[in-house]
Amino acid sequence: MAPSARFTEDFAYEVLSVVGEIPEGTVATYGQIARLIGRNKNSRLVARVLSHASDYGEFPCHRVVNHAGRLVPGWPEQAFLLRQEGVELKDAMHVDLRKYQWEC
DNA sequence: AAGTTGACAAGAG
DNA sequence: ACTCTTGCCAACT
Repeated sequence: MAPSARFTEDFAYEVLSVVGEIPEGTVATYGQIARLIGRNKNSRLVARVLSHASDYGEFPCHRVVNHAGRLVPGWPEQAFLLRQEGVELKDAMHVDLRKYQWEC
């Protein structure tokens, strides 16, 4: 049980549920996830859930990037993980969304 | 209580 | 592609 339910367990559960559906070799954007769960204005909250995802369990949070395809600032390891799954990187900090963005 | 910060998005220049 | 501004919402100070 959460020490003090961050935003509402529902929101966190919805986000993590979607993240868990992202197939290997693909990535999703915060805005995309936010829309899938019906909260397209809450894209920032999606990011916050992922940053605390470890508190809820283990999820492929490395498959989530921002709208520009840029990887998480402050987490260089993410590029390595994506590369292992077959995601081609444009730079050390960007993925090729036009090829690897997850479609629902 | 109020202002700032942040793994963001979208529009404008 | 980049920076600046606006909107959004919870956590932090």
